[in-house]
Order: sequence, then C-alpha cells, then structure tokens
Amino acid sequence: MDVKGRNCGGNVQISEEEMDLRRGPWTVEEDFKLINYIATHGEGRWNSLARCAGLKRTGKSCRLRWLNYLRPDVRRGNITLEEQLLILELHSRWGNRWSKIAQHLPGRTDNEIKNYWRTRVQKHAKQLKCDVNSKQFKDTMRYLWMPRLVERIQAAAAATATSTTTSASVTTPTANLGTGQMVLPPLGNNDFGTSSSNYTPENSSTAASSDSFGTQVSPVSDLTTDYYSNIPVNNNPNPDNYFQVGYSDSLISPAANYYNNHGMDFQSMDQHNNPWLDGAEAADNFLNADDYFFLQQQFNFNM
DNA sequence: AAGGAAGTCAACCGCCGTGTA
DNA sequence: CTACACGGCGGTTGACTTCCT
Repeated sequence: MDVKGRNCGGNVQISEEEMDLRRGPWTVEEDFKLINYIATHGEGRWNSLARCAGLKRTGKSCRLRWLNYLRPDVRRGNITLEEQLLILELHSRWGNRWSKIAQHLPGRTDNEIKNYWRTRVQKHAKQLKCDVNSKQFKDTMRYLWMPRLVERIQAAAAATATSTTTSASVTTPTANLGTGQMVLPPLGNNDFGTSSSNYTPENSSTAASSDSFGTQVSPVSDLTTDYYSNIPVNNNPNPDNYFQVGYSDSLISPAANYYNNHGMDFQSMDQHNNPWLDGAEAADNFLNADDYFFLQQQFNFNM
C-alpha cells in the first residue's frame, strides 16, 4: 500500500509535479476513464485514484468532476419552483452554506446552487440597487418572492390535479414538494420540518434562536397564520387577495413598505430594466406583471 | 451580419479542519 | 506535539453562449 491508500500495482509513486498535470475542461476520454475506474474500484483517495485511473489530473479535480458532473445521481436541468423556494428558505437560515443547502436538494450540487444564487438571485438585488445581504432584500424574499413561489407551486399543482382528474382533493404544494424529491431538514428545536402544510417564513426561520434577519421583524406574523390561509380555497392565486388579506392594516406589504421607506425606486423600473418582468413566465422570475402593477398602485396610493 | 455586453456554469484557487504517521 | 496529506468548502475565474444594438 502507498502512504494514504491504494497503490496501483506496486510501482514507485510519482509526484504530481512529475506528472505534467492537465487542467481545464475535461475530455470525453478523461470522463470515461474516471467513470470506469470508479465503477470498478469505487471512490477512494482521490489523489491515488487519479494516478491509478491514468488521469493526469489532481485528485481535487477528479473529485470535483465526479461529484458535480459525472455522478449518476446528479440532477441536471432547470431549478424547479420547489427547489427555488427551498433554496431561498435555506439560504435565509444558513447563508452561503452551499454544501449544507445542497444536502436538502437531492441531485443538486453545491456548485449548482451557488451558481444559481449568484446569477439569478444576486441579479435581482443588483437591479434593486440593494445588497443581497440587506434586510430589505431579505424581507423582499420572505414576504414577496417566497409567497409568490408558493402561489405558483400551488397553481401548478392545481393545474396538474385538474388535468389528471383523479384526485378530488388538492394536495398542498409543500406536502408535495418536488414530487417526493425534497428532503426537508430534520425537525429540530428551531427547524421547520415536516409540518409542510403550515409552511411560512415565520415558523420556518431561525427566529427563535438567531434570527438572521436582524432584530426588527415585519409584523406580518400577526396578520397571517400561514401563507395558505391567504390563498383562495379554489386555488386561484390572486395577488390582490393575497396582499389585502395578508396585510390588511395598511394594504401595503412589509417589503413594499421597505422600498417606500428606504427610497428604493420601484417606479423607475420599467419593463426594459426590470428583470422580474422580462419574460415573466420564466421559472426564475418571482414577480409577474400583476405584482409589479399592484406594487406601483400601492406606492401611488400612499404618496 | 458583426461586435460588444451580459449571462451561465464548469473548473480552479486558497483556506481550513481532520486524520495519520 | 508536529508535520504533512487529504478532502471539503466557499469564493472566484474564464470560456462559452445568448442577447442586444
């Protein structure tokens, strides 16, 4: 055996410096070698694996390639609405703990989630001219985007239910999250867990111990028992119903108040520079034209 | 059609924690 | 205890693609 594991046939070990290591994109041949080797020998110490498989790559490079791309259970394709919701929720709790977040999205890698966050979510923050870690932005996620995602999941579930016509009762979307593919965090003292039909940012956050949103929490919890209580039982998502029931005191959502109070200019965001409106049907758009119009109306009403 | 801007994502880098000799 | 190798993780880069003018 070599120092840290397997040795490929008893030959003298060759240092990485002597191996003329390759870098950059992987070739089909390299992928094939790595897949074949792992299929035969399993995963192991990556440095020795790289040598034994005849790959002129570092162990790290092999590990990354396998975990992020070649592994058979890697799930490719667009991030679903359910996954987006889960990412937003988990990120609000754990921050940039991509690996930890990825553990709860089967088949998704930390790299993929990280890329999603940086390219999609941070884009929205940039467009709003606010920091992605700011309270305003986090509250927008909590009180606008996440409810919006829930609505859209609900609508999709309802559409599926009516098309199949086999089920009289509509399953709540979170109970049906990812068609069984979601693995929610274990139910701990402060965790949201299996009470999926009761999912809200309020009860799902870590507010009890360490509220990552800071000390001031918008008063929505007094107005809403849960998000589903604001959604008509006929599963017909309606932003007006949503806000007017949920935020009955002022008809202004907490996030809208934030933008109003912090001088953030919603009205200057026309359809040409607002990423939330462009291609509103795209999977990663949280707000549609109705939301935008509604927010504008609310701002005008209070001016 | 061409060129630049913006978006996407695979891969690399550097740091850190852990295990072992 | 110390040194070293290794794996894991988050941040960053850069090649490639798509969009826009």
